[in-house]
Amino acid sequence: MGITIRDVAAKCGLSISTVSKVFNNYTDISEETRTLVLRTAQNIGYYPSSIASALKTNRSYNLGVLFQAESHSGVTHSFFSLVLDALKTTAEALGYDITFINHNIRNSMTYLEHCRYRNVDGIALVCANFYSPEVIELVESEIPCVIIDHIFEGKTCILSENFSDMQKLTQYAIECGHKKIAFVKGEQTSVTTARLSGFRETMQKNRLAVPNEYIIESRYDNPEEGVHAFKHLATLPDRPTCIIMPDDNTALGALQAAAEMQLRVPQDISICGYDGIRLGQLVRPRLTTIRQDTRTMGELAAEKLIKRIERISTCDEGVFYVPGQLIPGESVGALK
Amino acid sequence: MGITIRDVAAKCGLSISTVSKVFNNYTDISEETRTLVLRTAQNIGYYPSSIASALKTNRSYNLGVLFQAESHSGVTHSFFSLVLDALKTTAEALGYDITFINHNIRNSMTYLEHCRYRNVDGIALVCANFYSPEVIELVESEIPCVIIDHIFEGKTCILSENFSDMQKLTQYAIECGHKKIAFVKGEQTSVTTARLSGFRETMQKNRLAVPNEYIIESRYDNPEEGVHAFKHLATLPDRPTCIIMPDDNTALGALQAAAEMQLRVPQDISICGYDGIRLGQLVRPRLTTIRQDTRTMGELAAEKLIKRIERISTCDEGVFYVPGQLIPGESVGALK
DNA sequence: TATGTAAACTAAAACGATTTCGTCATATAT
DNA sequence: ATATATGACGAAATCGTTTTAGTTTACATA
Repeated sequence: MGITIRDVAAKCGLSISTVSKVFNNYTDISEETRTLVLRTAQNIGYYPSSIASALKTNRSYNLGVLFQAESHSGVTHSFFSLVLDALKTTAEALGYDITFINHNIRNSMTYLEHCRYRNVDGIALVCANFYSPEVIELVESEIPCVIIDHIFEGKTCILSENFSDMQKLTQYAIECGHKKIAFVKGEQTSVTTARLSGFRETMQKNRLAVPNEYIIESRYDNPEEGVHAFKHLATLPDRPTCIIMPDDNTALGALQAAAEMQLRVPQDISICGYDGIRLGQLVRPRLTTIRQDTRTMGELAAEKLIKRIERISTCDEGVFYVPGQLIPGESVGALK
Repeated sequence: MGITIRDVAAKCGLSISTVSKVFNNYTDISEETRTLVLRTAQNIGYYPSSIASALKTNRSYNLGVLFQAESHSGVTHSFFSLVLDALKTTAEALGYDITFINHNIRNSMTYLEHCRYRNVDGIALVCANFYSPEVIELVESEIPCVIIDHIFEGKTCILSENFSDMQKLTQYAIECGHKKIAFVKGEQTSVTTARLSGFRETMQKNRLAVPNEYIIESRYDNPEEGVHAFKHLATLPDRPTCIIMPDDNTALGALQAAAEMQLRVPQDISICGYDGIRLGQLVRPRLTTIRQDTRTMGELAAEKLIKRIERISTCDEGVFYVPGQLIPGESVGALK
């Protein structure tokens, strides 16, 4: 079928060992031979097959990525997509391709089976249900892995500084004069818990009460849920003056709901987002939000994982926090 | 290292040939042996390695995907991401994984080299610069390929019905009473050309003039560009009453620009989008737009490509059009 | 001249599967 | 009883590389 190392060797009058060595940067090859081989390879369109090489070396230069966007939610999950993008770019620069891990393949294998099937060198959990047995089995396997936005005991984890970032955001709202601040939670995860703690602690530090009815449950990245949550809070007998939404997409929903209810933002009510998506700075009022450093998170994840795979250093385990940035925006301000 | 077919064979007291045959559904295996092998494999955690299998069969069950989102534009490219998602899901259901083709790997290989390196069975061009030599080289190689949203002579192509969809959209605007309609073009591609033709033809059919200054160039999926284009058109001495934007993201920019200019939509000016992204139906006024059937496009692409790879049928070449759907929305209406 | 050394190259055994022929019972047909 | 067919399994070559342990040649040294 294709052109193999054999063809190059034949054309050069060399053994396949020599050709292989050229492509693997062995030093016991003369400069002439090296250029000859490289040139001939180029000429006849040869490129070493990663498959054969992987079989021999047991290294696929492939990273498994678990990216369980609850598909077809329609909204491309802004935060995770951006992290994934950075991770992918960094991995590629280091010579690794990405394979999405799923259980759709063939006779529906498990995540771990899929990883073994594809011989991935490592796995990145970008967006997953960390409580499902299948994911746990994967994390606890012998395959090196890195986890984004969740803490797994003893594993390499990359997280936003959710706690202190939320402190910043809450403090900002308070400094804008708000005392009655509501908090809309996303799905129950360790991230949600960290953010809620940051919120609670800051409120307490400022001696501000948080009635139970000001903490409600909703979902991440679902504008419709944002509409819903906002309307619920805005029609409370004792309406909060500021609402912290789970993220920017829900905050956009909230903004919309406010408009429908003839409430001006921020004159009548303030709204905070989280994530720092682009669109949030395009709408009016611009969202007050925390911009998560998705780029750094993705890069870090790829680097740590690959270093572990290549055993370059041993200080790549543990939890790494990436700070976010407060974007003041315009959706939080003093009451009229 | 890992568990191989040898381990299963040993444990079962069978030859590796027999074990292999079980996994490949050969018929000359007794039912008892089959279940024995399967059960033992399960027990010791064996899964056949795609790498070894690929080396022997020359089939990687991997599809290369060219997805050249001009990265870091920030806006995840809604249309292409959704197509990609459908393509990926369909491919996975048929037993294929996805590998992104790029030239970042190692010593920067070309797209074609990357494909050979990974032994992909076929390639899908989802989002690419079709005029670059590298892409052309790829398309003209012997690897089966399918192209989305562009026509490549003699290749399998999947496109939206841009021409007639734009006719629908334009006709709708006209029926709302508009006579002065402007058209903002995205980057110059065959898709852009088809849409512009659909627009022009419909205008002509309705005996409506299109001044040159009503056709302007902009870019796809860039809200800021949308703001820019809108402001330009809205400050024209003879301002159009309706503006057709390249897509929903730019239309959202236009909506924002209108608000800034104190123009009510659609009372003062009408705006059309294209794509049918979710957010477009969440903002007020809801966008009048064409919803492209990304799901069908992605599915079709995967199916056609895989059928070609597996040589199931021969009628998978040529151009396939997928109709879009007019979403009336609220951003187009009669003038005040 | 004999010996040691270094540079440049090669032979051949893997890696983990697939697949083509065989082989060897046993069952059926003649 | 002999020939043939069938069912169930195995031997071994092979896919395209990598890598170890040579081999060969040239040259320097004793």
